[in-house]
Amino acid sequence: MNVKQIAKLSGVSAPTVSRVLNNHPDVREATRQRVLAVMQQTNYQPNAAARSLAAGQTNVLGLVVWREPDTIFNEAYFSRLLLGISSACNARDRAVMLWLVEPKHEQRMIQKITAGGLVDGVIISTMRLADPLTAALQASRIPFIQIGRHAAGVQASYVDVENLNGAREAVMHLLRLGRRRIATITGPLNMISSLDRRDGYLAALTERKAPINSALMIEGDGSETGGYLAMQLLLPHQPDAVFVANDQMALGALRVLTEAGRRMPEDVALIGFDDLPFALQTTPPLTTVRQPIMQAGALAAEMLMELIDNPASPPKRVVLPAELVIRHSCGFRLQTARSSTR
Amino acid sequence: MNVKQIAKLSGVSAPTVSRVLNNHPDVREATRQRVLAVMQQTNYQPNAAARSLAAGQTNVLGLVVWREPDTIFNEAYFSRLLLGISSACNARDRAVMLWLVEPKHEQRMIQKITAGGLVDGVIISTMRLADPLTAALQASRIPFIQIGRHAAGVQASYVDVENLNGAREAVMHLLRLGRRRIATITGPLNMISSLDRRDGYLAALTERKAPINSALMIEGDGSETGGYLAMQLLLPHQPDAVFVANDQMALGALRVLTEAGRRMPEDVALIGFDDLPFALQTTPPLTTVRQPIMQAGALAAEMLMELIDNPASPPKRVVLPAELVIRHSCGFRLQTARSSTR
DNA sequence: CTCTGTCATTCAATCGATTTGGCACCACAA
DNA sequence: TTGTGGTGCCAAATCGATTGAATGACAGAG
Repeated sequence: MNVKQIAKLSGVSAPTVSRVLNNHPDVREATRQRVLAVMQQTNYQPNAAARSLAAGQTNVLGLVVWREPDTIFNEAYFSRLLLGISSACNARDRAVMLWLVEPKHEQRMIQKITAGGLVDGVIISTMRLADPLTAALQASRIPFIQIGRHAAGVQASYVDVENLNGAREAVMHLLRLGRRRIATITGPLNMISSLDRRDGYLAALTERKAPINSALMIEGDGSETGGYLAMQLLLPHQPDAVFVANDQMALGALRVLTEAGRRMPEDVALIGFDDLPFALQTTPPLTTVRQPIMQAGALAAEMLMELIDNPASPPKRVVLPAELVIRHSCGFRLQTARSSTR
Repeated sequence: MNVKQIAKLSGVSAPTVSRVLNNHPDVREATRQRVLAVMQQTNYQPNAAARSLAAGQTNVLGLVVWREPDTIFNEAYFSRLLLGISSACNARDRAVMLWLVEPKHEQRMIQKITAGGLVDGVIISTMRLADPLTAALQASRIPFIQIGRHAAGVQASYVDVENLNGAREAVMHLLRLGRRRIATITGPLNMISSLDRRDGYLAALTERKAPINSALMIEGDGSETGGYLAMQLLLPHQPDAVFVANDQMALGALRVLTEAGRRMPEDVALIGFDDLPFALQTTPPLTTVRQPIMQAGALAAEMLMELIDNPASPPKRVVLPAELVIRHSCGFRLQTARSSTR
């Protein structure tokens, strides 16, 4: 079933059918209704490939996510990002093409993605500092939006969350509670978000004129095991609080502290980052910084669609606020337990 | 840059370029090298839309996931399924198109998905008993594979995990440990997997000639809150063990038991299903049934590609084994804690 | 009755690849 | 030299839609 047959059945020509499909104004109402009726009856759906070819638009958005080989793929983050993107696309009748890029296929995939005819634009969620795909996309003419800010000077749009400020708030909170030896377990420092969170930690200390002790700063790999290992290294230095750059690692750190018989929050206060679902279930419940990932995804998709419709528009940078969610692990006694549940 | 230009630059015709692209044998080696060289130099990538149109193949697989409005979207399950599918597709150079179907867009999306030219085939992960998409796909000529078995009698391929047997094993384990009043919190009973797990529970009791008490069976909605509510209803009936149909709900049940001051596993033994990451982190660590979701995803993708290459092949049904992972919540003392970590 | 302008519709070209049928060429045997 | 078979390549048609230019119908003005 194709336009020609629909045209014949409804007594018009193929281009008229096409006009009906695309809501062009130059079709008499009666004709439009007639054609629509035939399409209903025959259950006609236009061929997507032919449409893409002729119109030069696929109505598909790409999502590229870096999938590290060794570090654990961050499921919770990824799912929510995807939910946000998907909602926005569903609402505007776009499809989503997904690439989880494995290093061994990197080059081939970059070629595919930047080649024409597959997608109209791309959202990339790769937080590496120097990303070959970002470079490739800039070289090509494909519109793209990045999740997470990129190095300064790059002329491209992104959606980010306030990593620095979120971390700063968390550490400020610990300082206000009277903690003095505040340690941090950072994320992998080749990721911009890790750097930002570390800088937030430093900013809070500096702001309150607290001493900065490099022995209290350890780089983790982002995984639970990484947090476990890092916390073991920190333990001898007797921190009375730890700001961990993500919840996954906080879980590992928490295990070390429990096994070492440290009481939380009395002996050591703990704060994570991300507010993953399990943060509510740990013992004690984990204080953490919540980032609006789903919202970021939806926003990125909308920005991308706008950029596709209007490729000449200048780069936009949006930074969404992060929110400190106070639970018991930081040593702050809440009036009611309810206030920290979701 | 298109085939014609490449053809001109390398002194051949467009069809020859096409042959080189598609590894047809009827091209002299020297010619092939010459064309390949030109493609390298010009950094040529064939247009995907044109290719799809001409060849009638998109090299894209669709993944359709039902996204319920109220129940919580199962992130861990979904992510792993996707990782499996993605790996298999990357390996064979296919792209993945993703639809997270919201009820309000259901009809429109079904039309899009079954329309031609977008994907070569579809994997659907919807465990509802009667699914409109399954029906629509069967009516259309699009090859598809279902994740999770469908009602008997339907002529279609699927990949499933041993829900019944996994549940049966879990309950058998509880019986062997001497538990007598074993309750269950089932998943939503409009999902086949929930029915299978419930039947596994019943099978174990029947097999051991243990009494079946309908007061000890409660239907949950699959979410943590659902588990919490269900466990509250069960508590007055004094179960000495609970088999919960998924880890999410087990988490809720665990919270009720903790709040009620029940000791685990001494007073009540608990077993979940899925082996989500957090199962290792609960207090006590959760005994659960692990399902090979990632493997199921990869397998489904491979089966789908095979089905696309050979549409006439008969339906295949594959059921992957589930594995009981014993931790402390079921009351079984392990020799070493290590053996239950991953 | 002719001319002009508007609006709806059709014609023909186009998008960029694949596919089919056939031609030219070569090697080899008769 | 002629016939035969196979290889390597090309011209033209095809896939199913969109797009801009051209055409037709029709109404109102002169």
